[in-house]
Amino acid sequence: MPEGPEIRRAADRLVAAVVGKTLTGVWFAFPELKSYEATLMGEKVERIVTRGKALLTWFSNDVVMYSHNQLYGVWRVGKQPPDTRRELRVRLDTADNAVSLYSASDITMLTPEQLATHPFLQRIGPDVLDESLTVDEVRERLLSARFCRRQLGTLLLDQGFLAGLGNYLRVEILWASALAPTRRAADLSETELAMLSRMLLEIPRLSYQTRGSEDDENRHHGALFRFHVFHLDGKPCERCSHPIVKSLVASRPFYACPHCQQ
DNA sequence: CTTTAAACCTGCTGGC
DNA sequence: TGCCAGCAGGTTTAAA
Repeated sequence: MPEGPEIRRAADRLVAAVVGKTLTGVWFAFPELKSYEATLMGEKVERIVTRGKALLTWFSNDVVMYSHNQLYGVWRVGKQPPDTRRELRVRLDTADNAVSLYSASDITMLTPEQLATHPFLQRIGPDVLDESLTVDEVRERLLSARFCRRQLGTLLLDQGFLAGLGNYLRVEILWASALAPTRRAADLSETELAMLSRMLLEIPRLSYQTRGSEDDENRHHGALFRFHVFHLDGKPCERCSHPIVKSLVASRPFYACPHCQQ
């Protein structure tokens, strides 16, 4: 159940566990990846990075593993026995540790050339967790001809606009910005535009830093990051106390305060 | 060009 | 208890 912040935190755990180490065991579930078990055995894990919700693992022989967790993929760290409730898809062992990817269906091995022309990676916009991305750049992107006419509710799910946003982030960003999902960047006031641009970066970064969506304690008890509307239909809005309403926007669950998100 | 709908994917929940 | 439909924090494709 991953959006950009969850994937980035998974990558952080993988880096600490296996980067710089030599592979002593390699296992893939998909038949088309089986040959890479021999290819990668004895190689080093060079680096692991995220691009939006995609995770890239570089090996010392220039092979790159692309993995996307979609809704259900999950990374586990440690030499534990396999979780029998989920399907093991990838397992990488080092002398002292191991990482396992469960349930993910989108796993491919790439050459550096294939990486450069990857259909998904080539198309996605700037990563909201990229520290060099500024609020001003986001504001300009919102106002660009390509995006300024799109409804915000669908735009914020489009990885071509900004990579790493997902359903809980779009819901929380639009509530924090007090905007209805039918609004368009071209029609926003300067004040609304400034707030939205800021929240598009601030909320994902706060979630990344505070384990937002993975930690129920944080989420519901006043820690740095918690949901204000996501999964909170029927509860009073914190700004105006009108009830939060659940609906569908772009065929995905949406939560908002119809009173203060106009 | 923009939006919507359906399909694909896997695991979990709730209702009968 | 068991099974199935529907749902979910995602993406792609086709169609409207």
